[in-house]
Amino acid sequence: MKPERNQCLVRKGNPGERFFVVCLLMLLNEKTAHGYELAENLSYFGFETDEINLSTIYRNLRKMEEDCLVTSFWQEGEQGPQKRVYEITDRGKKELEFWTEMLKKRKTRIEKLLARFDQQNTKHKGD
Amino acid sequence: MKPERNQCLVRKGNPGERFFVVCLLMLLNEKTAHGYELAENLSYFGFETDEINLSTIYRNLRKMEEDCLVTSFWQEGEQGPQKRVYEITDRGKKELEFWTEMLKKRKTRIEKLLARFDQQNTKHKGD
DNA sequence: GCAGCTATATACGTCATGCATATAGTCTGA
DNA sequence: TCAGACTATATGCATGACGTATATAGCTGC
Repeated sequence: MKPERNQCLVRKGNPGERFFVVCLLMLLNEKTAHGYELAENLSYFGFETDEINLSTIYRNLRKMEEDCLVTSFWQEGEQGPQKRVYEITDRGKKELEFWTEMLKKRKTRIEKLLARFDQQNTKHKGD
Repeated sequence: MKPERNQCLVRKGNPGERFFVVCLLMLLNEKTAHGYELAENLSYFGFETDEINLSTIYRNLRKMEEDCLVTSFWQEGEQGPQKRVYEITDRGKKELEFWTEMLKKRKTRIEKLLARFDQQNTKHKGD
């Protein structure tokens, strides 16, 4: 028995759906930053504070480094706990361009679906 | 070693990102249909023929039935192999409404990201 | 009979996620 | 000074979604 069954709606899926990875790349395209900072800045794109897990963000940043989209180094001479600072690479910039093109397509798809949904509703009203 | 590493770009993620599930629900909101038919009609939303796997579609349809978003029955008196025909439920219709609202938010997020990306590029040109 | 198409389904391995937990430094207040 | 809250990063574990391959079954054309 799944407890959500009665309340409502939907199996969660991936709430961020990897869109947030592009957001990270976007933020890093403006300036270097560390994980915690990036997490906070995701709110700009409309993400709720706890919508994307911190561990997910850290894990994805390390993977992006594996894939040579970013490089990282420990920030020196700073107060507080150590910060791993990330910097976007040329490869990362190309990746970002690629993703923005993908997002344009995705936007088109969403618009098509929303338009069709509106059509369905206006038809129903016409009955 | 991952072979794609040199060619280019990106870890795949979920190419459809569960958006296609909403598309299925949308199509079923217009009329009953079987899986294979739905797969073909996904092209309307811009999906390439093999972008979403048939097995993924069938699996998701069964899950949607589990979640009471659709019901299914075997179509009788038809030529060819048996067809499992799906019909949307009231719960499925509510679900669809919920998802269209989510998609509006998602669209906003994408637009925000694209706008910011354009800003970055125009700034670079101004240097 | 056999290849190719329609149509549905499942086993298997992989990958991404959320939750819980671990760590370590800093700062505030009792 | 000692506990608790906050910053900051990281990993183990269970779950869930996916693609590939494979299985099935009926129909069509050669």
